[in-house]
Amino acid sequence: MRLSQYPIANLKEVPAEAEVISHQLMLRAGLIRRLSAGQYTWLPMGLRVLRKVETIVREEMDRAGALEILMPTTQPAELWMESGRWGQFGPELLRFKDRHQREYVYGPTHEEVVTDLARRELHSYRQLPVNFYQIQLKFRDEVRPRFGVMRAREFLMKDAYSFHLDEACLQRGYAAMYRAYTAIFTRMGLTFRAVQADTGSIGGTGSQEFHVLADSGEDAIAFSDGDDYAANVEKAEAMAPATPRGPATRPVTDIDTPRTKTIETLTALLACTAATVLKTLVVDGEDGQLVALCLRGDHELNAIKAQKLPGVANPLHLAAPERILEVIGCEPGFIGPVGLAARGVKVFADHSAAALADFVCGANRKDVHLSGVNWGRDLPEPIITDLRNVVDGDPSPTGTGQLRLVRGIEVGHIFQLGQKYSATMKATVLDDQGKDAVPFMGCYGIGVTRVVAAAIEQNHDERGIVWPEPIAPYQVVVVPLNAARSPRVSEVAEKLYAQLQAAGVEVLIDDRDARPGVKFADAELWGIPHRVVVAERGLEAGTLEYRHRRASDNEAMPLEGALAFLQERIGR
RNA sequence: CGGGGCGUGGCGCAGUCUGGUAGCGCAUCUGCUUUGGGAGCAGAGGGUCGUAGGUUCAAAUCCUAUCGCCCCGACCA
Repeated sequence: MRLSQYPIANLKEVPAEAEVISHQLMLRAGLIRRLSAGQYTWLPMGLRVLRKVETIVREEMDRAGALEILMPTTQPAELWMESGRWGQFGPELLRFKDRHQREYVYGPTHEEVVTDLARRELHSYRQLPVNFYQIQLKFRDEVRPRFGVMRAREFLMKDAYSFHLDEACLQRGYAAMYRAYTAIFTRMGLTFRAVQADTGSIGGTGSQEFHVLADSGEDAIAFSDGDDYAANVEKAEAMAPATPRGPATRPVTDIDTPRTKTIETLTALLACTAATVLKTLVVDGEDGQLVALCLRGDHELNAIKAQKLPGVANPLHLAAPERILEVIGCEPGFIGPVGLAARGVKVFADHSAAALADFVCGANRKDVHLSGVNWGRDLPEPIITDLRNVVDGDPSPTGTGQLRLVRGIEVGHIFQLGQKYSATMKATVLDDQGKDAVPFMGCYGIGVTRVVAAAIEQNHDERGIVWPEPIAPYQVVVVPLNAARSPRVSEVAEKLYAQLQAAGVEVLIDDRDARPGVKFADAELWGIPHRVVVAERGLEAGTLEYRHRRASDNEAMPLEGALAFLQERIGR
C-alpha cells in the first residue's frame, strides 16, 4: 500500500478516553475508532492485524479437525428459555423484539444455537465426535466496558463446540483443543501461559484459560517454579502451613485500640506483623444468617472460593454494617470470631488462620481487640478450609516448588461442559446399541479482538507498537527520503516496492511528501517489523539502510540483492 | 447499580468561580522557504460551547432537567 493514498492520520496526542497503553496506541496508530461505549470500528491498518489473528486461529482449528460454520448473531429467545439461561442471564444479555413482538437476543455466546443444530443434524454415534466452530461477533452488555477493545461490548470471538459420545472422548477432544490453542498463540509470537481456571457459571468439570502475560493484565496467575502447575489466582489452591499450630502460651487480654479499624493501623499500634493478626470478614449467608470468614491479617479473601462454601450466599456479598451491628453488636473494624458461634454465626477459617496461636483479633466491642486468643481454648475450632488468594512464595499445591505470581490477559478459555446443554435441550444420538445417548460437550473460546490488544500490551515501547511478526499489518515499510529532490531515490524505492510486492511480501511504501522524522515516527508507531530507508546518502555507496523494529541501530544492506536480504530477514 | 469526573472546531485543552456575544496548541487548506528524527514564516477555513427548558437587557458561564463519555468499586464465558 502507498501511504500517500492512505487517508487515516496518526495522532500525536492521546485521546482523553484511553487509559491503557494498548487502547492509546490503537487510537493513535489509527487501528480503531470508537463508535460508542464498548463499540469500535476497525480501520484498515487494524483490520489487517485482526484478520491475521483470525487466519491463524482458523488454520489451526482446521488443522485440529474442527469444522467452521457461521451462526446468526441474533437468536430467538425460545432457545434461551429452553436452556434456562433466559432467566439466569442478567442485563448483560441484550434482548429485543422483532416486528411481531417475538423476543430475540443478540448472542453473547452460542451454546443454545449450536446445540439446536446438533439435535437437528446429529442422530448417530457414527457422526461423533465433531467440533463446530465459528468466528463471529458477540455482544455482551457489560456493566462497564473499558480498555478499548480489551473489554468491549461488541467483540469478535472464535467459539467452538465439540460433541462426544462419552467422557473419555471429550477428554481427547479437549486435549486436542489444548494443543491447538498452544499452537495458535505460539504461532502468533506471544508469550502466554495455560492455567487451571474456575469454571464460573458455565459449569462443567475441567477448564483452562490461556493468558497472554503482561504486567497490565487484569488477572493474576500463579505458577510453580518447580513443575508445570499453573492456575488463575481465583482457582489456585492455598495449602495449609507446613508448621502446625503452636501451643497456647498466653491468656486472653483486652487491648484498647481506639479508632483502629484496619489491619494496617492495628499492626502499627501494636508493633506486630500482620501475619500474627486474625482478620474476620462477615458476609451474607444463604438463609439470611451471617457467616464469618477468618483470614490471617496479611492474606486476602478469595471471593470465588468463599462463595462456594456451604451456607454462604452466591454471589458473595459483604454483610451490611447495620446487620453486623444488629447480630454481633459491634461495627466492622473490631469483629473477631470469639463468641460468634453463640450468636448463630458460622465461622470458617483459612488454613493459615486456623494455624495461628496466641493471636490478635477483634473483641466484638468498639475500640477493643483481644490478644492471646487460641482456637479450641477460647472459642470452638472453626471450619477449616481454603479461603485466601495464594501469595508469591506459597508452596505449590503439587508439592514441588513455590508459587510465583504474574499478571495475564485472558485470551482463551477451554471448557469441558459435559451434558448440561445436550441434556436440557434433548440433543441425543443413538449409540451402538440403538439407545438414546446424551453427548458430552466441550466449548472453546478465543477473544480474537482481545488478542490484538493483548499483543500490544505485551509488545510496545515508548515509540509505539512492536508487533510480533506473524500478526503485523505489514512486514516491510520502504521509506524514501527526500524523493522529491532525487529521482534516483524515488526510482530505487519504487523498484524495491514492486519487487517486494511481486515476491508476495506485505509491504508499505511511505511515498508521502513528508519529512524524514514524520515517516520514522509513523513507521515506529505502527510497529512495522522491517524498515528500509532509501536515501541519496546510501545510494552513493550502493547501499540501503535496514532496521528491525526491535533494533536500535541501522544496518547497511546492499542495493543489489535487497530483495533476498529482506526475504532472509523476514524468514521466508 | 453506588462513588467521582468530564462534555467548548477533527484531536488535546483554556475560558465557567466573578454573565458582556469564544480562544490557544496540534491537525487541515494555500503560498514561499526547508528536507536524516514529528520544520519555519505568512495567510485561510472550520465551533448555534452535548441537548432542552428557565433566569437576565445579555448565558459557554447562573438554575432545572436530560443525554453521552471516562475513571474507581461491585459485577463479569
